[in-house]
Amino acid sequence: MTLDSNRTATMADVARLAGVSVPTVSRVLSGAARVKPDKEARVNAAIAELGFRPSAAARNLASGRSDVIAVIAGNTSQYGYAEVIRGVEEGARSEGYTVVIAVVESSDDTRMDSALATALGQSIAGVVVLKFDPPGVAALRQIPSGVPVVAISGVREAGIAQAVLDEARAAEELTDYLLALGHSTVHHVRIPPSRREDGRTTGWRRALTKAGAVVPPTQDATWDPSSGRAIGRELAESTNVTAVFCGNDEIAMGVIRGLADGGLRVPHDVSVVGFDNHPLAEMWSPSITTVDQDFADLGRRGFEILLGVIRDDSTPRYSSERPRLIIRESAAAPSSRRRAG
Amino acid sequence: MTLDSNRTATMADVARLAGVSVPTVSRVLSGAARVKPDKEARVNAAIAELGFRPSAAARNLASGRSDVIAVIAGNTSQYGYAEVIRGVEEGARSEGYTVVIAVVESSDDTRMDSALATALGQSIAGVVVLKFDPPGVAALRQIPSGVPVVAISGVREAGIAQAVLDEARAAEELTDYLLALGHSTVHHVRIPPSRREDGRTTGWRRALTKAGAVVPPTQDATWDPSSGRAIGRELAESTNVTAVFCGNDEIAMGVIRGLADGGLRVPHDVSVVGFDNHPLAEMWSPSITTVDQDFADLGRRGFEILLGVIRDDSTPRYSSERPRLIIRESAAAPSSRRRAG
DNA sequence: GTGAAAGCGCTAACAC
DNA sequence: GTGTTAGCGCTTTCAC
Repeated sequence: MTLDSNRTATMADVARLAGVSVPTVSRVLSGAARVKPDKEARVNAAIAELGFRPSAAARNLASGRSDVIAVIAGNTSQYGYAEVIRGVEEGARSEGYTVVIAVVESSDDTRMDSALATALGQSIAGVVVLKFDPPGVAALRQIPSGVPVVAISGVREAGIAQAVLDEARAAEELTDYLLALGHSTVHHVRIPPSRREDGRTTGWRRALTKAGAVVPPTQDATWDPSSGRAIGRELAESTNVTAVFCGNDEIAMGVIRGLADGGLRVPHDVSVVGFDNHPLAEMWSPSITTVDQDFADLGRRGFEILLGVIRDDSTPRYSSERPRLIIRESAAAPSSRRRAG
Repeated sequence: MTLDSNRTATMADVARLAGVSVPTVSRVLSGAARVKPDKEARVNAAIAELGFRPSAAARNLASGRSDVIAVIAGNTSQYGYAEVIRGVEEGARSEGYTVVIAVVESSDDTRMDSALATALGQSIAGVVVLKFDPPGVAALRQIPSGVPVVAISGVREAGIAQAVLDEARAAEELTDYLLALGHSTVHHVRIPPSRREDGRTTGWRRALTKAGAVVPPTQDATWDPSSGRAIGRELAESTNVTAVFCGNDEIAMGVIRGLADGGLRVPHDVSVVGFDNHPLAEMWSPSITTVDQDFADLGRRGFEILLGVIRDDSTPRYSSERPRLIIRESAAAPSSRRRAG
């Protein structure tokens, strides 16, 4: 027996039906103060009968608080991004927060991306920025001060709360491994962004420099694995390539396919390694040597940190995890074939 | 020269600085009514100076409208889901809407999922439900009536606005193709959900029945490709399997790997086909015969339809697209080896 | 065109 | 414990 069944019930309707005042209903809902059991029961009954759901807008406006957090990302469907977002969402959900996603495209520091602006208008409790690419970096700069924010990325940076995966360290280890196998140097296929150097590239360069190996020019792939295939074909032409470190596993798969197109076998003729430990990396033939990145956990840690910032408690504002090397079949000692080529 | 730099500027601050009334500022922002050019300029200047951003909460409360749409999904990081979400987000963004994501886990029809409840509390303009699995189906049933909603799925259903990809039709075509190659029947590895029959399974069964072929029992995989690998190993044991239709490409990759573990080559010994045209399907060796599903476009169409429902205009409330067959290397005519097995 | 006044649905003091 | 009184920051009549 709802009243005006077209309108959704308000707290005043509930109060009337339960024979109490509006604040009492609010108290029952929030648990902020104790309410006599019988009233509480009547209120709950009224809520159920009317199908009442509180208006988040009104709540935010009155309290100044919000249970929405925004995730700002330059990308949502790539494996790593999707997993990070999933981790943030899981953390948020378990604490009763809702997640809004804003996909930013512009790398322009001076003009705020419209998606960002819209999302930021939503009375938000805090922001998680996926700072893996230029749009993410630009977005981070544009978050108004005063808004709780945490950055998630692969490289540490001062002055901001963040959860990171130490990609440089892992990339260095991976390159070291290839060098230890006997390769005289390692080629590198980068994933976007191409603007600044990412942790993966930095670690690769560091390992080569440390070993006194030549640092070959890098190649840039897009997110599309077929760009890796094209690069693989090119790589197959040059006779001095014996080991290739790809910015992620999907590109590695493309590169391996491109190498195969050029008649080269992995790891017999060329070793290829990836990054991320994509679920398919193990299914590939040959299975791909890579580095395991727990992206979902990264997202979860990012949310925890954000929660600390929001609550202003003493939770640490920084969390770093080192990805671990996963040795599989796609890398081996160099064969003589290539050196003879 | 902001006032209280700790507080974010309100419309009243802007009005004061510009020497106009609050409603005038509102008019400038919304364009709802014409404002004298000089006042408009002063208002815009004040907005810029104060860095004013309107409060969405207050706007919603006062107007009853909202520029947030909710996407309800049982999953966010699987390729297909992630792409659909990306499509919805793109459509939403281009129309100035923000997207909130609610991940539902429960398949219980009687109790509303808490994530759903939180998201629905957000004064939402409409809801897009990804109805590909039991949690999605359950969520759809729990959306309060009166809320604009569109379902996105692989199977048509009456009485609701929806965007679909005709998966049954495509699966039938794919199975027909395998049969035409000379296979006496086709085995099927299903993706979740296992509860009800999905379009892919329906189409497969239809094709077999139509051809008078035996309908072998199905096997159930999880979203993890390694579950496909385990099934592939089992399949390698039985000598009467010559063709396998997998619920998606990732499972197909796992199955191919499992078959290889069992010493069987694809397509020489067994033909394997997938579904979705995952970006890696083409990179795989052998490249995978599959069906192309334009998920991002599906998401975009879903949003368009939702927009029509929200605006209550005459946009069609249903949109269907048929995925198209992509013939590659992983399926071929059966060899004598297996039949002799 | 523009301002004054009212009110969206809630929470936050404050009395009692 | 519980009700009363004020707003939160906007949009919306409605006069002028």
